[in-house]
Amino acid sequence: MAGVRKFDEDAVIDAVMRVFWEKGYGAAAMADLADAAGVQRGSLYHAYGGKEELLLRALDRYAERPGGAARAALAVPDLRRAIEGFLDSHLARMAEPSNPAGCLMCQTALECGGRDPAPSQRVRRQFLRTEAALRAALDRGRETGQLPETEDTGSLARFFLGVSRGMAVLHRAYGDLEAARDMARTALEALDRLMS
Amino acid sequence: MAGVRKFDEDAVIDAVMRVFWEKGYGAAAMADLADAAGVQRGSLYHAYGGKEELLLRALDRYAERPGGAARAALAVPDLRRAIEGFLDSHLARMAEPSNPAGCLMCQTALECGGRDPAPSQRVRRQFLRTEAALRAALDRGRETGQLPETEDTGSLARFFLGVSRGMAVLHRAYGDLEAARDMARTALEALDRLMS
DNA sequence: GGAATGTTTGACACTGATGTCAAACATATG
DNA sequence: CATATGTTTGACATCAGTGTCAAACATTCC
Repeated sequence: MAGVRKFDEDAVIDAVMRVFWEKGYGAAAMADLADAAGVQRGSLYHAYGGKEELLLRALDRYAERPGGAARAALAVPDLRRAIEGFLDSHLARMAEPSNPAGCLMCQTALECGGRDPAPSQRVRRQFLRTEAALRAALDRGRETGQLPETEDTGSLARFFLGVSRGMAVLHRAYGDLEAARDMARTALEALDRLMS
Repeated sequence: MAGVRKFDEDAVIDAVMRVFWEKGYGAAAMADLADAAGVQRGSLYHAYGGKEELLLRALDRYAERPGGAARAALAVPDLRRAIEGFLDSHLARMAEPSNPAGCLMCQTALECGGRDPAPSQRVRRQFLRTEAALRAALDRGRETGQLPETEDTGSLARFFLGVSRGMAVLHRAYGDLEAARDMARTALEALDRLMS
């Protein structure tokens, strides 16, 4: 292999992800992405083909790096702690000052709506993955007697997924964490009442 | 007054609102707005000045017409019915096939993030207004003994606001109402446990 | 060292959107 | 009817963003 790529692909995708996260898909120009990545615009086209492919990679990356923490938290055996960790990981991401406000997945979900099929599908897949992780945790909790047999873990999983999404909206809309924190706390109290 | 406006301002703002709702602020071109409104592009500039002003009017309109139903539901004295009506009014809006998916306020909140101050502020104000209506209903419920004295109605109000926002995200992301319905149902069950 | 391979670079053409304007137009009022 | 007032219309200049390309370049392998 001669003519080897100069830039660090990981760093490029990371920078690109942050720009999409900050400005949104449409408002992020290729020039912005290239600037943030410290790379020539043409190089991005050459290496990735275009903006959509970059978004897809950014989404995958987002699902790994901030997203992985949320799924990891759900692996804890204690159900109450698992859900708390899940919500806290979202709060922690939002509290990190170097991160843009909100959530790349939510923003992409709303912006690309039904229009751009590929990003929409990627986001949907990711939501379903989180839903499944939540449900697995809830199922485990039900099996171990932490949750009554009668509870519908599918509904509950969607509920907590939705709560995390609502938190992201409130964070971006209000610019602070107050409301998101309140929301997480209230949702956890609801879980407590459900478990006891 | 001579040289009187030919078009129905109400119908224009309504059409414009739907385009913003469907495509988002950035992706909606003035040509799209003019087409949908059945008006010349120049007329829109002449009458409203530009795209941002049109968005602000669309947001105000949205706050009135789909938004009014939610606030009206909260006026019901029975707390459980009030919250149920609130969430149902969101579900009804999403179920209406002639409406775009999701929620214009949420989409604008995320897209305009911290960048465009005027639309952001308008959305924030509207969120606060809904929060206040929720809180008023909860306070009334607490005064009439439907809710324990110990409950923090401010947190609960933010919680239900966030739930309605999460529902909108799930609706737009999944393209159907299943998850949003589950979320509403679960949130109501949580309220039931809180009230009893 | 020299060829081969793939990357970087800057320039280019093109498209789509914005915002402005003067002229044409319609209507209410005197 | 004439005038004043404000609206509609289509054309225009301008700008920003996209995507492409050929030439220059760097590196590996023979």
